[in-house]
Amino acid sequence: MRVTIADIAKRAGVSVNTVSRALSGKDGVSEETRAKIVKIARELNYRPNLLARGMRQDRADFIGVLVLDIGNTVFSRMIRGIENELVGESMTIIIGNSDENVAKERHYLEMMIMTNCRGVIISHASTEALRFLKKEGVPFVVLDRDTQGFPCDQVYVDNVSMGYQATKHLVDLGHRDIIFISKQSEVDFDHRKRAQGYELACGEHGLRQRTRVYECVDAAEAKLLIEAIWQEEQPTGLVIGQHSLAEGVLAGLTGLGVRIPEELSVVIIGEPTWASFLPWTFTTIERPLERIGEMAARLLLNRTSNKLTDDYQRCVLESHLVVRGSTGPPRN
Amino acid sequence: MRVTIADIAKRAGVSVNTVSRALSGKDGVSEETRAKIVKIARELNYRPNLLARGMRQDRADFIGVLVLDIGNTVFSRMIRGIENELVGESMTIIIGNSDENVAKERHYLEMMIMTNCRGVIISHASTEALRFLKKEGVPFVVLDRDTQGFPCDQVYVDNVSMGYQATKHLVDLGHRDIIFISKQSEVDFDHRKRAQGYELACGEHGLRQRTRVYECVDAAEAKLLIEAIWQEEQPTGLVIGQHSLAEGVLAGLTGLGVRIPEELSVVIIGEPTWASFLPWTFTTIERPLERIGEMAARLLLNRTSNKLTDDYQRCVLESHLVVRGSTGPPRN
DNA sequence: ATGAAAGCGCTAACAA
DNA sequence: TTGTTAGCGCTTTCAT
Repeated sequence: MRVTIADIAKRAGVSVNTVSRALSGKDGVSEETRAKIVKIARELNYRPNLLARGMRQDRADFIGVLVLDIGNTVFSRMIRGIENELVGESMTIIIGNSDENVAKERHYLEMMIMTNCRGVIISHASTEALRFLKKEGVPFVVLDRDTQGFPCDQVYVDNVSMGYQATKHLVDLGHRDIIFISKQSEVDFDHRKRAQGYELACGEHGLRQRTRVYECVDAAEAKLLIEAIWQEEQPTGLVIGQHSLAEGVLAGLTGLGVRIPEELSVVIIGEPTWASFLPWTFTTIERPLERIGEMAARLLLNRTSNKLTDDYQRCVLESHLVVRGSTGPPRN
Repeated sequence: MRVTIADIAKRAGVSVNTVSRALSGKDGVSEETRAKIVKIARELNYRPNLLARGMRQDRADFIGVLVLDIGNTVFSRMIRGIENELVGESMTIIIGNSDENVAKERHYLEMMIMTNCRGVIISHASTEALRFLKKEGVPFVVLDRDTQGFPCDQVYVDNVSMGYQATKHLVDLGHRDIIFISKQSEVDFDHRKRAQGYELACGEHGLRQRTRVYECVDAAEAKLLIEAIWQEEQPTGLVIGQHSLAEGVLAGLTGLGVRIPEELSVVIIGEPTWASFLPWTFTTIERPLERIGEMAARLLLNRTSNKLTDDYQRCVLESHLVVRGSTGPPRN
């Protein structure tokens, strides 16, 4: 059997109460008894039972983290940030993976509630999840997503700015004919915002009539799309709104024999790991992923400690332009 | 306050015991009372308190997962596999990130023990961690690592085979002058094994005197290394033992203007996400990462349910060769 | 400064 | 089949 405070109490000749107070750093214990107790605890290799403590206090030092796809670098880097912030607080992270599946998402939320966790950091698959958390009174922070009016704590990156920065970079290089390839999605407004940023930059530079946003659902469709587009028109600049689409677009461009950046400058919004070092490197707009995770953890800790109610915290981080080899002046 | 079985008992006019039995599917409850209780539980939106249950049963449905770097795709994909296997078992995953830091590793192990978790799946930073787990009597499975004689459950990929397959592929293409760039590490025997596989393949084909293994610690050093090597000699084939080194090696080769695969065929051992679709694609030897995670979870469940003691389970998975554009016949 | 005792929600042993 | 009761390990009143 594991060592309990009762064992320590017996050995020290004091009550369990005293042991509890001594070990949890409360006062009301003389320094000498505390020292004695701490010493014995160490000797016996005592480890507190987090379940017992959590039950008694009606809340455990657990934080739930629920993401759309744990296998995706974007999320795992954010989780890294969360972990980095929480490790010092002795919080235990409970992980959930929704796979963008509403039923799985709900399953994990139930689990997290059942463990009496302090709060949840979530990249939600459905707004229903957020409503549920609010209804259940679980503190939560939304990760990397502007909830579009749903009032809650949230950390995200300014998507309009991402689209804007990408486009502005091309404009500054002299491009006047720039298209945007966007991911189609009903639930996710982020892509729309990136496209808005693109339109904004175009508008500011008198390119309104040369503004085209194309939509597709995945990389495979993106490949067909760029092939079709190139048939019709040959812009000098291209902004890809989502790095997961990039692979299809690039495959298409390669097939067409389009040279980058000589014939076409390309900016990718997102963080493809391969962008940085390949012979053919890409200019990107990147999010500070670890930072997003850290901030989300911080906001959650704020909320759980301060018991705030309606004054939601919103943290908007900036993306940054990383210029590499896929952009240059327009052809001729 | 949350709904407890006492609330349900009162409402149903039965004892807490009956409620407990009814809800946990034990027999000794008539079907009609069970139905009534289940109905009430649902109405009241009852959720069992996992902490209370865990404490009473002296073990909770938690599984600890401790990896070297949660932000790394390799680990997050394995975690994805673990999650996939455990979600059906209603296990809760507690995540830990050691950053290859022994102190952090120990910290998380302590945490996991304190939550009475069922067992741990670990990619360890130190053998000390394994000794600790064994000493504490915590069931565990080592993830993606041959523990080199340390007796425990483990899932890993045959590293010798990885090196062998990579080299054999080049030999089959006609290469007779192949070098190997390896990652230097005292704790990790995997790299050494990959190099052994390389040597084995060379030996089998009479290339023993043309066998050279170069070592470096990271990508930056790898870049310098390949530059120095190319100064001295120009092999026709190159095996990169670790995909994280590839970025440096490729940067170096690009700088030197070496054409791939015309002048040099390259095989990368590992799973760089960018390998598959870029204009310049790479032949790789890949591990079934999700599968590794799934198997590890499965082994752990086996162990925790069967209470085996010394007959350790070892699961060796096969890597596979993915031929892409970076390999071809040797020059001239 | 310290101790006694209650109780968090649940399960399991024992009774009825 | 169902109820009573003890107790998991801890924290927290309330006494002393």
